[in-house]
Amino acid sequence: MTLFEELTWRGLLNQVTDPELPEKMAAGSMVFYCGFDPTADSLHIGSMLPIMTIAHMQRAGHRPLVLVGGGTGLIGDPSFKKDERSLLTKEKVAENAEGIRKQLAHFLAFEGENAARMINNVDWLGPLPLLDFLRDIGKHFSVNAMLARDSVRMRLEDRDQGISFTEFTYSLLQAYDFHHLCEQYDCRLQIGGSDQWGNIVAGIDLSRRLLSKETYGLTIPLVTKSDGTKFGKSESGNVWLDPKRTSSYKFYQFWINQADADTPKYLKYFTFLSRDEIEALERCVVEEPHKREAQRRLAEEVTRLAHGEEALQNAIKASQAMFGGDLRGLDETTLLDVFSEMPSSEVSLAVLAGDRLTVDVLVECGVFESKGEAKRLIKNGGLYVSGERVEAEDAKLTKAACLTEGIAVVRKGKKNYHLLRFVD
RNA sequence: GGGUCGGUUCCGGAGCGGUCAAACGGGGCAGACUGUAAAUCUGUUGGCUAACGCCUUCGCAGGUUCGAAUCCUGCCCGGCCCA
Repeated sequence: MTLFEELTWRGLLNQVTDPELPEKMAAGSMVFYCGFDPTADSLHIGSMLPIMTIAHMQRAGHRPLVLVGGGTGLIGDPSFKKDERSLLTKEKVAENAEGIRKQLAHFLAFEGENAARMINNVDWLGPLPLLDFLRDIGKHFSVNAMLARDSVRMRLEDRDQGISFTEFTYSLLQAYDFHHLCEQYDCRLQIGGSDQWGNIVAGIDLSRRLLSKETYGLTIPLVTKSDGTKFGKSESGNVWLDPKRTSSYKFYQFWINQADADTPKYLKYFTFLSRDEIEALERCVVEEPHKREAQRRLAEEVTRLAHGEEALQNAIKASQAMFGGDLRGLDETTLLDVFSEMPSSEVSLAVLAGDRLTVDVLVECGVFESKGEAKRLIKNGGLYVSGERVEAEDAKLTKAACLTEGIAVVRKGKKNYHLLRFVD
């Protein structure tokens, strides 16, 4: 399978600026680039699609330049955004760029024949003199054309928000990046999300004008969900790649919970499994959906890729303990291990004397916001302490609540756990 | 600057002197059913209380009234129209 057959089959192609790109890329190794915004010190799973695309290209023999937008990050990309971006400090952007650099190393080869290379556009945008920029670069852009773009029109039409000159300039900076990389590294291709089309095309135009070089662009589709809700959010918010922000357990759970209708698509997007393997898993979804083999495999592959084998094994172990079976069978070491990623609180041993309401104690240690909330959950039958459903709103907390000497596990609803450790 | 309409609980959006913690829809949470899925159905969705009830909420500040989200005054913010 050629690179483009592969990308097409996986659904990673949205738009290409030139139908001849596949031929050009088949002819030999090409340098290409993709940018990431340093808006946080971690990427979230939305960025995984570009990352996977880069990886496929690298495997096909092309050389990735991974650009961290340390310079453009100071400005903020207005494309299809509703609000004016709030500006980050230079220090924050530098810090975030470093975090992202580390994460990408999980997915891409930074050594070897077509090693990926990290670059930061603050290195060339930073020293750029304003007057030179306006004369040499700005002259090539038509404001009329820029105003016509869909990606900025939204902001122009919204009188509430409007768009500042700063953000309006963003597109020129990204175009300048492409031109710069083309000049410095002979970079011929830029890839990005479908929202980047306008910025990419601007860079292609600029490279042609200033360098008379032919360059290309390729965009990747937006990840959609079958029920129409936004991809990449879980109950607890964004799903990040950094295990410090989204634990391996939660990460694994996010993937294993995907709907049947979406899972085959995600296997293609987010794993390197072969076509045969994915098609076999696709059949599993149809023929024996209750086994959830495809979801399981998806969760395994992606967790291993993003967090590593050890983290994956822990996530699996924790998941089995929580959804598989009997918490009572576990010893204290295993319990603490399995629940290491769950929120936990320390409580005085004295509360187990039997004269305190379960509800009160749980509010005190932050499991619930208010007593009303806790009671509501009990009424609905959704509160469990160490595997036992709490039946009465006025239930008291006793030693029986403990799984082992000093540990109790509180479960809110189906999937939310909280560990209580009793200490003197 | 003038006119006019509006700012309500997470969001949208009713209410227009007491019966309003505030209709309805969405979202959230939970339960049932399942497969840790989807769809569906049910419950719940300001705080405290075992409960009667009490407290805080309807842009902000005052006022009228036994009583205001609802009326009046001023201020702030937004839509539309005119200059």
